[in-house]
Amino acid sequence: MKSKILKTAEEMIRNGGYNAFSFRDIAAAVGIKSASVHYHFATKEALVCAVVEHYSEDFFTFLSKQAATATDAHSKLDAYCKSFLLAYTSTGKSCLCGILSNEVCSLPDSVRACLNQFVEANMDWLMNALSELPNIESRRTKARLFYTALEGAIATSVLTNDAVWVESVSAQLLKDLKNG
Amino acid sequence: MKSKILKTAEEMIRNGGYNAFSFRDIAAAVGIKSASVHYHFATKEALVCAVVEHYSEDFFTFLSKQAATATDAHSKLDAYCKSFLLAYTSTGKSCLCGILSNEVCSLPDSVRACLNQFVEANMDWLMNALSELPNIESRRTKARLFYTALEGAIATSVLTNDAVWVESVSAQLLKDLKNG
DNA sequence: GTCTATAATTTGATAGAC
DNA sequence: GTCTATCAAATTATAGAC
Repeated sequence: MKSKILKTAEEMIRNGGYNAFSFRDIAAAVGIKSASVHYHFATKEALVCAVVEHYSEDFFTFLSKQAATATDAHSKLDAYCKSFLLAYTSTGKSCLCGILSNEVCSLPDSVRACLNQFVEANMDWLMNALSELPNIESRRTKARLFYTALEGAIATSVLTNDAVWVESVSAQLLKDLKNG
Repeated sequence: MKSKILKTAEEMIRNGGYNAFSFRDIAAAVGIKSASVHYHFATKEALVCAVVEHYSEDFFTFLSKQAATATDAHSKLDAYCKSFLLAYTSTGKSCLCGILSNEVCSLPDSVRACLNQFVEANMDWLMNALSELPNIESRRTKARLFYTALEGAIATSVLTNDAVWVESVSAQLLKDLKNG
């Protein structure tokens, strides 16, 4: 039941953010009462932190599989782009952490901390994928571009209901990687 | 008073999105009662549409000034990047339309339409700035990358409380423009 | 244009039975 | 673990006086 709640909460947050769902919504969706949801997660803050952590784990597990056979930077980053594309196409929804990042000024500090960890984990993964580049500052800058562009692209794909944003941005990022 | 309400609503939405403010919040901030806010804007939906339209006008007015003396693509796009940077540094907040785009699945259709117009207006501006590039598909793809990357960057700058995301992404985008 | 008053609903959270 | 029942507060919105 706990994981069923997490899954449902993730879906609902990805539909409209922190304030777009209630404990009663979750309860109805999983077939229990809201008081029972509170048994599993004492507060909304705690629930959302757990959702972010769970989402992050899933994301990097999937990413590892996608990049399992990749040996060079280009194919690793191609796998990174494909992870964002599939995150969109499989649900029609945006990135959980992208959505919550945009609301951060009105979120509890604990959620902010979880989101920062997701960003750092993305940067670590990207920096590692780019390790064949000699200059560390150039690596960092390219990593930042990949992360922010794909976050922006998945949000715009949801808005316009068109995968072309993620697809097109991915293609351009990989092309610029070769040239630069 | 109407414009005072618009300004306050913009500020509050940029702090946490559609569901992170109430008519009472607005009323208290501008010094009237919530019923009086309803006199100016019948519904929350109408208020938010007006805020998006007002924000869009301001954004492009500012952008025009920034790019007034720019003659080539590179300097025009430099002005575009600087507009995002200033949108962040002057407020510490993200882009209004980036925030709302992320919540779009739970927003009224009329707001979605306003947001789509903002994206289209950005694409039009960028396509025009890139008009010296021969290939139209390549122009479109580059335009998409600039818009999405800066939207993602400003959100991440807010999350981490660090302008480096917008600055660094801007620099890389302009660098890749020269190379590709 | 702004007010008071209020309707109708929803929210996060708790107490206590089973 | 799940339930019923409930609380205190907040929400969008409206009616009608001034």
